[in-house]
Amino acid sequence: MALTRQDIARSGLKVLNEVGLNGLTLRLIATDLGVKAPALYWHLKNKQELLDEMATQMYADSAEDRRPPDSLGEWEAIAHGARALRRMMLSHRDGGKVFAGTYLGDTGLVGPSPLRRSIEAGLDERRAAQALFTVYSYVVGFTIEEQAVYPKPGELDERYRSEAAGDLLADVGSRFEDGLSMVLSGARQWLETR
Amino acid sequence: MALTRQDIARSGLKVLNEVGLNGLTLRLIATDLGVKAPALYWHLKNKQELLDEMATQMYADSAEDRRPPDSLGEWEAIAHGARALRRMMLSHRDGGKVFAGTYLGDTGLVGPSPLRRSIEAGLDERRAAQALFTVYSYVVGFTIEEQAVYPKPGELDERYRSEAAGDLLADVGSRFEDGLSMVLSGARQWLETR
DNA sequence: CCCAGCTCCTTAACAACGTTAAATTGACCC
DNA sequence: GGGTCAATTTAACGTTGTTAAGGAGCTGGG
Repeated sequence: MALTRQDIARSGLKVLNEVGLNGLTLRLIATDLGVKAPALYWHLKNKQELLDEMATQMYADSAEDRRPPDSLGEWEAIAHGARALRRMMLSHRDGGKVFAGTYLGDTGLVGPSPLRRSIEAGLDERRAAQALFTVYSYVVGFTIEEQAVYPKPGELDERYRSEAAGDLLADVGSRFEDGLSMVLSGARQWLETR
Repeated sequence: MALTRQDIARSGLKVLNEVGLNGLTLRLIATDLGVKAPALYWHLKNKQELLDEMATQMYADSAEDRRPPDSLGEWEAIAHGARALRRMMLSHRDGGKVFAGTYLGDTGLVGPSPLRRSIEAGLDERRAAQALFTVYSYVVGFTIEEQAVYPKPGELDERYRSEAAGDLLADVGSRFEDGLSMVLSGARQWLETR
């Protein structure tokens, strides 16, 4: 059966987890797919397009995890989406760097569902999108920095080993949560005023 | 006169502005310095170390711009630092990607001066650092995304041209300011409670 | 004075990478 | 059964990061 862009993107994410972004080569992906490297150029224009496709794919793969239960309120749903976004990036080696700043193929920038809720709740669409993008920026920034310290899930980059284990490193999860609640409350307030 | 790591880093930033992160090669930098590529290996272990050095250098170069006037209050000083951080990244092509998640050589993660102010103001050091890191994460995340859309200052990536010029693109500066005020007010509140 | 040693750089080379051009396979259709 | 088209291979190119070996130029000690 012929290859699809999806196949390639999925294989790319698999290889990424094994060798990291710097080790990611078209030849490795091709081998993983049982094919020679130039075959990929039938489906992709160049490596950047592969990276975009990988980002799109990992975003699509996390759609289910990102969808908030209906039981959740508006802001709880946004928090849910933020946590899912971080999980998504963390679940792939260098996921943050791959995801940040790549062009997403099909879907919009932020998950549509919380945005739609906000609008249905009567908020100005533009301002709601702006608040969401702020949350999104925080999550992306935090997670990239987190992955610089923990390149693979559970492993600590050597260069940070000296750095007073209690400071930067202690309980990244709750540090994320603290920051998230700051951003969320700030955004909520900003939306409510005016 | 012999080369220094600083010379190399500075030349790296210069070349970066001309060719972008993907086009950045050791040979280009070496040529710019009037030297052959392997010479760089006397001063640097590998290319990653060059990138770290470049990040450190651009952070150091922005120190003056980052230092808040004494006249500013605590939170105004933090906002000042956030704006300077964004300016720093924007002033280099792909500055966000180069800066984010690289190991900073000499200086701490967040500028020490606002942190010191917070502590002198009687705040719990740990919590103050956490709030600052949240602001920092927002700025980094926002700017990386911004530079994906505007690869060079003032130029718009083609792929985003369709994207309803009023939405993502309109007045990035004030979008940054809006997000910043959300994050700052959220952080302030979080620090004040308890 | 000169040689030993160190610092800094060059020359030469390597394997690996992204990418292109051209030839090749295999499937479907008239 | 030959022709068309999609999908892949083979072969090759220039470039990249990096290493090994050697050479120039200074410095200090005998």
